[in-house]
Amino acid sequence: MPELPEVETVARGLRAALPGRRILSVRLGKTDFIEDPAAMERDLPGSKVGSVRRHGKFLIVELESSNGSADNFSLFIHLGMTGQIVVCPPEAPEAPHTHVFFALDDGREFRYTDVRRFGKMRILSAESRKSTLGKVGLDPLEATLDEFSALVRSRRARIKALLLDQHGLSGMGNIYTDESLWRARIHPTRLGVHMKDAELRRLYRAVRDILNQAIRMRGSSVSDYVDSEGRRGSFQQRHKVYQRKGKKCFRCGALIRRAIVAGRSSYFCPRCQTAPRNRRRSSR
DNA sequence: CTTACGGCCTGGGTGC
DNA sequence: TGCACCCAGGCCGTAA
Repeated sequence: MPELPEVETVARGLRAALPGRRILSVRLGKTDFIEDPAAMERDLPGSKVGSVRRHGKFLIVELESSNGSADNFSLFIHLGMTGQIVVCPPEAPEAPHTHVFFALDDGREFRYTDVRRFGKMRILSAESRKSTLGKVGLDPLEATLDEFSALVRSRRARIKALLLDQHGLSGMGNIYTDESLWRARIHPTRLGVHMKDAELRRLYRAVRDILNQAIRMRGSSVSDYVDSEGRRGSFQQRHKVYQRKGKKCFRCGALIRRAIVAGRSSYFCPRCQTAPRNRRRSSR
């Protein structure tokens, strides 16, 4: 499942392959995950790739249109759960569920594959790009401690839900949320408003450390994630809690538990990450 | 207003 | 060999 580190790894791969390339033609398979397929077919051919950026879990391919440079636009890509991008020779075998092909002017092909099609693709003009990015949360690697703290403490929701909410922080998914909370020794059901300064500092550090280390290891390949060069990540070897139910906590030896928090299966150590006091209200 | 929760989309993996 | 079920991220509707 691509989260921030996986998307960053893909972005780095694309930065080595796309900038300066011109898109010659576009071929689409299933299009139900594309906001406006006709716009893709109309606007992309002839355009030239400027830069490739990442914001949270979004990949942003900046494009210069073929007719004059005045109307630049971008291609927003969200990989969803199973989205994969490769840049390969056109004769490379076509992976099943590949639905987007761009022929590039260096003879290679950009391909988007997505088994579940939970991903999203949309063309955005320069203006709508700004308003769209305005709705996306802070990138956790760009947020300062003060911004992070303000965000967490501004809401009563559980810390797990806060970290997962893409409107607040953009880029954290289930794996890195659980790993960060374990490292910071904070229970997933703690309320944001109740977090102490020291805890917020620990969590902020933990989030950054985990994400940066995962990026260095090219992400986590828990199911079939591969980057744009087809390589698997290796951070899954460093997971301390994710999918380790019943195994020993690396810190204290207690058995890792799994519970549903914020609608997601959540892994934590019941000893290191102490649960908040029962905050069951009223029910008599 | 806020937060919680269930359902929906899809299809591979799992377990009976 | 079949097949019901689970699960994932984002989003939306509804309830409290």
